[in-house]
Amino acid sequence: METRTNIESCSCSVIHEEVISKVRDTMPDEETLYDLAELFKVFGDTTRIKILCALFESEMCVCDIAALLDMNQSAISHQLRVLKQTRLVKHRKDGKVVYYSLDDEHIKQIFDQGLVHIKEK
Amino acid sequence: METRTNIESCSCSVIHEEVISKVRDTMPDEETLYDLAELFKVFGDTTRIKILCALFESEMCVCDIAALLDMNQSAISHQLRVLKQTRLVKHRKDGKVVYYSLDDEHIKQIFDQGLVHIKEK
DNA sequence: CTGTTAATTCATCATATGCTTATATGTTCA
DNA sequence: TGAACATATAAGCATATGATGAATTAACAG
Repeated sequence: METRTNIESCSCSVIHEEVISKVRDTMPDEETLYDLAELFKVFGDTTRIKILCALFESEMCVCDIAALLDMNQSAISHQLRVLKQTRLVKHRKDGKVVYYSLDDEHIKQIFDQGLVHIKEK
Repeated sequence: METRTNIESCSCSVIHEEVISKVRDTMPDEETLYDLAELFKVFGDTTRIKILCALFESEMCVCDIAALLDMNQSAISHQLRVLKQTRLVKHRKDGKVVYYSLDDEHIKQIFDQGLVHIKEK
């Protein structure tokens, strides 16, 4: 017979107390979970993914990206701001031109892991 | 002097034609980009992340997860549906109880890569 | 069959998101 | 200075999303 859980609101439960403790111990704190969700949210939009794909190859100015993706400059600027806030891209200014580039080596790895998942299914 | 790009709408561009070609060649097709965005969108919510964290430890029934996360069962069921559609979780039915578990070995890797990113900054 | 429990589905609401247009800021150069 | 250009920002709109409560389906026990 299974040991009953301490989750009172659930009478069908068969999970053990040790599993409950383990989950509670390994679950990141609220702030980390929030940041993690924010990070993945950023990857959850095709426009931003396209921008990252472009920046995988080279740094680019805003209008280069806009032209390459065939989107207007405002929309790109808007999304670059999101990417900047999540520290996925960085920028340098040269006169009136702002060049954006990747700010993290893990980006491509996260991206590639995602690709592996969808390609397998 | 830099070779000028073929992106006409942009007069400040300094990126080379070969970069443009490379981006266009390596950029996944629209459908893949869409699926990829959908996948990451799923990770972009703390409730779903918590569910995945719970399932990292053990398979669980819906009410176990609900009790563990202190949320109502309808909300959990709703999110499990999303996770099921993206094939991140699978389920088996035993009588009236439905047990959910992870359906992909990459999930934890994607999750951990995300953690590395936010921990470093 | 009836009542109970587990899970799902539906309708609704509040909030968040992404894009557009218009405007503002900032830089260069004639 | 002021015109042209690059970028950023603001306001507004349509759509998407997540949670809730109520209703529904399904399995089982008496």
